[in-house]
Amino acid sequence: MLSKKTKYAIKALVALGKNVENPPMQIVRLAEQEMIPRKFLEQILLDLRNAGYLYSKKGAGGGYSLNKNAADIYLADILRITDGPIAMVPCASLKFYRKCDECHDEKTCGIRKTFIDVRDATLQVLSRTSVADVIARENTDDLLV
Amino acid sequence: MLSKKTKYAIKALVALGKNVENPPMQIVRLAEQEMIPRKFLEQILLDLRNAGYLYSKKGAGGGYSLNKNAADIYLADILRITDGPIAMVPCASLKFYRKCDECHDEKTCGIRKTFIDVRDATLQVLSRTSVADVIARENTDDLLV
DNA sequence: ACAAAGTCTATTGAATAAGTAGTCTTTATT
DNA sequence: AATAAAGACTACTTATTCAATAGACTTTGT
Repeated sequence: MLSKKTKYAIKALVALGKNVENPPMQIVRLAEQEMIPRKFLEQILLDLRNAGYLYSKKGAGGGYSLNKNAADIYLADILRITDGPIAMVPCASLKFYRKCDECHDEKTCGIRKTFIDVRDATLQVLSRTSVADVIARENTDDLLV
Repeated sequence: MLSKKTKYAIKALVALGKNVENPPMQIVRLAEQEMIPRKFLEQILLDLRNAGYLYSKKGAGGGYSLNKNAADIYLADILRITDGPIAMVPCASLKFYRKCDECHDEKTCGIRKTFIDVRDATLQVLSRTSVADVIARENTDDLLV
């Protein structure tokens, strides 16, 4: 499961992506609009800003805006900032590799191989889906579940 | 990330899958061999047994063995027993659906649609990979990372 | 000068995961 | 029948992580 932090991060990016024509958006407004606890959102935006995805301006008339084109912000990268590894086992992670404690021999581990496949399948989606894509899908009927 | 519980469950199933020609395996042996805390493993095996995947026998000479063919035990089903939902957001879950707290309108939610895609990609692997497949991959060179 | 923003770090509280303990039940063996 | 070797079941404890909160500081526009 995604942490709330990550979910909030995506929601914030989507909201800011829809706000590009307007002046920067204040944390308080964003928090209200997206139903996110204000101080928690504050930290999340900070992280995204420090990672280069957001631009912020202090003082009166300040606020947050995207620092990249929404089409260039991929969910995989956001998840990694807020949740860390995307793989389901540390030894299958591309960016946060760690040996599993109880692993006898990684080279022959069938579990690892399987979860590398899972990771690749997941990334196939997440590293190709941008904030712009998420926004674009909001008003289409492409999924009828 | 997979919980340790799930990882231990898979390891246990794999070990038991390799043990099918032999008499049932005792918890203690399995725990030692796979480096899993004994009492924790006990609970996990119980869950798998109650879900119909394992057969157990009490008393001297007792122990655990698979109750199905290793080729018919799919990882997706195991994950659901030990970790619950496979989807990354509750509203995208096939078997454990739950509405997201902060969701305005699920029908148009781009995040949901995206994570349904992720779920499908993940299941594409997990619901086709059996314990037998995991065992089979242990001694192949099909992945050179 | 002051108010309206964001910045940064620390702390608290709650939930969940991980592990432990102990008693009960079944079964094989002697 | 007694005993020992297993698993069954429930309750509890501890550790970790997540979520949220607090508060003092900095920048900037008017």
